[in-house]
Amino acid sequence: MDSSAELRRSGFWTAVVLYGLALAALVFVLKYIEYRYLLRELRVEVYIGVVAALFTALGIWMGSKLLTRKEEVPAEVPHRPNEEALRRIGISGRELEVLRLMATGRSNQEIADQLFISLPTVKSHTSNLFAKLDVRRRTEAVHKAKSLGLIP
Amino acid sequence: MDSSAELRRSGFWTAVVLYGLALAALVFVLKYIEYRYLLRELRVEVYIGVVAALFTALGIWMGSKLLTRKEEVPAEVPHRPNEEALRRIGISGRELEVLRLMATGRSNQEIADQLFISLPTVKSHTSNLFAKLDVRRRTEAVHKAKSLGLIP
DNA sequence: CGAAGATCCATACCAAAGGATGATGGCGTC
DNA sequence: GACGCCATCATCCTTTGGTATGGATCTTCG
Repeated sequence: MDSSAELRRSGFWTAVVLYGLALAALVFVLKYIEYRYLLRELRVEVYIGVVAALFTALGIWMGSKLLTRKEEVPAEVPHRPNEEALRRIGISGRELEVLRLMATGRSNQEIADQLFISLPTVKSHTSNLFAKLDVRRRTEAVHKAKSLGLIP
Repeated sequence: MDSSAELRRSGFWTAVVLYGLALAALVFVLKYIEYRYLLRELRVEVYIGVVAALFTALGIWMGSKLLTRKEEVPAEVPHRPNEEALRRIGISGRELEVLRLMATGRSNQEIADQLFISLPTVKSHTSNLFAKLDVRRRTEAVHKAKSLGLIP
């Protein structure tokens, strides 16, 4: 789909091919320098230094390309509601719906309208929610629910 | 304190020294091979290949060491409150304090106690806050403030 | 079937939040 | 000094939130 996904699949062999080309190009360049300046040969230390510097940079670049991709993937997950905590606390499906709407700043009346239930019912759900979360205010409930990973 | 903090401070020069030593060692080894096997000199392609492979690996290792450290540091930052949005909306310092406590689920009375001011003063701040954020409830204010990056 | 839990609704009461308005004092700027 | 902004506090009033209590289905599970 996007370029990052494609890089993750074909990135390795692309890197290998680029490496081969880079190596060939480097050999060509150095040989050309020898010929051009009529040098019998460059000192071996020069070769090592140049190649080491170039391929260290290339290694760092390639390493960052290949390693950081893998760590970014799990960050794209929309949200995993932390089922474990959800069941441990005993929050029901309807209560979670109310909790989510509460977290976006909806009033009890708005929640009632949106879920097609009455205001007393919403109050009932919120009260049960507060008891289960061991809080006394909706702002506190939202804060705690977020810290527990119950809601995004 | 820990080894990662120390690496962040002295890691660079340590790496430079190790690099120099590695380079010297490599030169020595290659020269020794030339002498030992009575070779006039090894082909330049061999030099390049060996050095490239070694220093690519070294580059990847060093890159991962140095780069991942740097990316973890900004994650430790407490929070950068998005000064731009803060000034654009015109939220004052005291209002931001109230907003932060509000986001953790504190009641107006608790905020008043914590900031050593009266309840009416807190209400005044919250009212001004709601007007500036264009909301009508504290839960809505917290939600909007979070989405704007005003609070963590 | 009977118990348990989820969902739904209602009434009544008290606490908290929110809106409106006004007032005081400090601080920096034009 | 007049003006604007911030911070502080107050009073009155309305709305919303939260607790308590109780009742009605419906499903699930032993």
